[in-house]
Amino acid sequence: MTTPVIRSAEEITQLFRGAIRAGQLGDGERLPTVRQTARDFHIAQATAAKAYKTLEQEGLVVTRTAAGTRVAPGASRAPQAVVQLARALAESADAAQITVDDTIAIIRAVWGADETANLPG
Amino acid sequence: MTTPVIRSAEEITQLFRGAIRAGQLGDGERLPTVRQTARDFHIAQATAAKAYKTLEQEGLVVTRTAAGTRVAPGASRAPQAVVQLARALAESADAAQITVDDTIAIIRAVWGADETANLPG
DNA sequence: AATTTTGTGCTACCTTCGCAGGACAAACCG
DNA sequence: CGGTTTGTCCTGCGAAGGTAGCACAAAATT
Repeated sequence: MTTPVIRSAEEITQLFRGAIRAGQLGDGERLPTVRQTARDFHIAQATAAKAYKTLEQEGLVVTRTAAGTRVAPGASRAPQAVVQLARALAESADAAQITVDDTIAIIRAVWGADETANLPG
Repeated sequence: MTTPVIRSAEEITQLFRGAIRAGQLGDGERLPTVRQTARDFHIAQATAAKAYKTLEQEGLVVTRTAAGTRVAPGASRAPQAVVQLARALAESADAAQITVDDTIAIIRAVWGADETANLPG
């Protein structure tokens, strides 16, 4: 499974955002420290910090200096049905040897295929 | 539905890649010209060209000067089951007011949750 | 009260990448 | 054959964003 090395703040943001929306990180649960995340993903502290800041601005996370960063109480989770479907898709795609990136490309292509999505604006 | 303006070569690549894998673009079907794509998405020609080049390197597309770019015969499509699931997920998520980006974040979070995906390497 | 933890801020540097817009060669079409 | 289409290549430019490393303030911990 091609799990590319993460290097951008946006990717880190998305990683945690997904974990929270999917319910993998529950209310009040603590995230790794900025420094830890920086070490884990081999990125600069500033980059990890930027990601956390974005999450906070989105209301997904609450930050208190010296107390760390925790999932905001009442952070909006996706409906269970959506998470279930996501799981099913992930399994099916993985079994078919399709990479995460390709799966995502398919989602984008399929998203609102009858509507006016994807079309140039 | 927040359909952000596309500006990067990577995004363009992914757009066509998804369309091909999902079967929206069939074998031999012609893609817009580089110049046309550049105009459509308001990007530089070089950027559109770069995207097409990537697609060609992936074997998804065949390019012949002056004849344009076409979907490669036998370009690997995703199994119908995967596409169906992707469609179902897109519908479900959209109905639940979840954005494409969030849906994708969920997919990434859920992808190989029991395995060693997502974890820092 | 002293120390440690943790998020934040800063500077200077460097690489990546998109842009404009022109030029070119190959192959298509009439 | 001659004009046109189309992908490719080039230069110079600028913006965006990641990096390293250190300093700082506030709150937690002891």
